[in-house]
Amino acid sequence: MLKFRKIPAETIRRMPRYLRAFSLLGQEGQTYISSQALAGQLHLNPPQIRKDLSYFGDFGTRGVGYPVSDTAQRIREILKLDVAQKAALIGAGRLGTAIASYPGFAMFGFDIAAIFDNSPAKIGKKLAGLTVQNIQDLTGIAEQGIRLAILAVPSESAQTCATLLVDAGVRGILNLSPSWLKVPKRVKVVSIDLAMELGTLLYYL
Amino acid sequence: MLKFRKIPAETIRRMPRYLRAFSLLGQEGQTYISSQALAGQLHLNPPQIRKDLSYFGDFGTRGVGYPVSDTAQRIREILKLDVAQKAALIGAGRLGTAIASYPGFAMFGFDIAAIFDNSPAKIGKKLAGLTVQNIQDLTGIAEQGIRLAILAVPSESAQTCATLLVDAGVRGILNLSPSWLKVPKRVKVVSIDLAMELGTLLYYL
DNA sequence: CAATGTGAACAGCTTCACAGCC
DNA sequence: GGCTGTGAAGCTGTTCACATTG
Repeated sequence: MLKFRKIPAETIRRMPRYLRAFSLLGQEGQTYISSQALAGQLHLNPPQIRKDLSYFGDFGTRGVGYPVSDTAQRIREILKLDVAQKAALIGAGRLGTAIASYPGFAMFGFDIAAIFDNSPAKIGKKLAGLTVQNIQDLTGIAEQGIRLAILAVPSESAQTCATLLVDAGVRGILNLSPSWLKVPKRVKVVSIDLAMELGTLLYYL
Repeated sequence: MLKFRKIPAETIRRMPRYLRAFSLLGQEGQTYISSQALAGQLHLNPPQIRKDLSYFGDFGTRGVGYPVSDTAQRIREILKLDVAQKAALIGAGRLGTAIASYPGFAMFGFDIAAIFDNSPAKIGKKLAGLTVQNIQDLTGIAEQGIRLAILAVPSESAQTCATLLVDAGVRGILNLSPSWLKVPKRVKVVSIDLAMELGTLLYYL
């Protein structure tokens, strides 16, 4: 499929899951996998997987399946994860501390390259091998090649930090507070609110 | 709207956001809000809000808007958040530590009532006012009225813990690891994977 | 008159069935 | 024969227009 088709946002959301699955399969030494077998692992339907992958080209071999390491590599390229991506972590509180040493980022090639906080008590401390810097000093992060930020601050400070990040040239923000961030259109924000997710759970009981 | 209509899952996902907004408006002393004003705050479309709320009954007053505290209370009832809900936290590592003291749960009436871990180094330690218990001892949590659990353990242990939780009578699990949890149909799982969310961000740059 | 509640149109996503290829 | 790639059908969720009500 080479035509310019609009790729559903939901497809993009599933791509990292595919990448994780293909990466793990590769580590296990598996060379090919069918959409059916993969669907079994990820609890999706086989045609869903085929359609998703086909938006980006012809990944598979008919009668055989998808080549594990090639497909992993192509998904990395699509998601721009084929080069290690530096991210700044804002907030060195408990949540920031957890994020700083979260092992899951490594699988996607993310590298937390700088940590910032506004509290004098935390500035200068070491966290996951990095020195916590004053949040006022994040102006130069673009020069370090940092285009992503993870925002782990209380919701009162989230907008202030987001504005600082935008001014510092950040292009993507993972927001872990419940607040809506007002940013220019060129900046992409993904928000995760733990309490909100928990809030939906009881409804279904 | 009193008829039995199927309520979209996406509507349920937005309900906690409405609840948060109405709660905050109530704290500010506002008595009524229109769907338009609320839409401005939440960055949604007014008809979306009206339709969502109308699935659960006639909340508003034509010409006036929605009564803030009444609507908040009715959403709490819908989401079963009108009574304080106890939750167990599994995992007393860095992520668990962050969760244990996360202030955002209070707004929805969540109360972390017990913490479990499998590491002898952590069992017996105090965390957010609670003593970390041995994960093997979580069998009795149903008698304490705990029906929810937050799973903050490495992905290798996630399935084992989930099975323990199901056997202990837990009905809802917030899973913070990237693994798929196999549980009986009566148990509802919501999974959040930070790395996956970050993985989608770069695509849009 | 202002703002809700809602059927109907619309858009987006998923599933299906099967043609095409290895 | 087995499995991918894909148009078409089906389904779910969103937006619209407007009738309705305080």
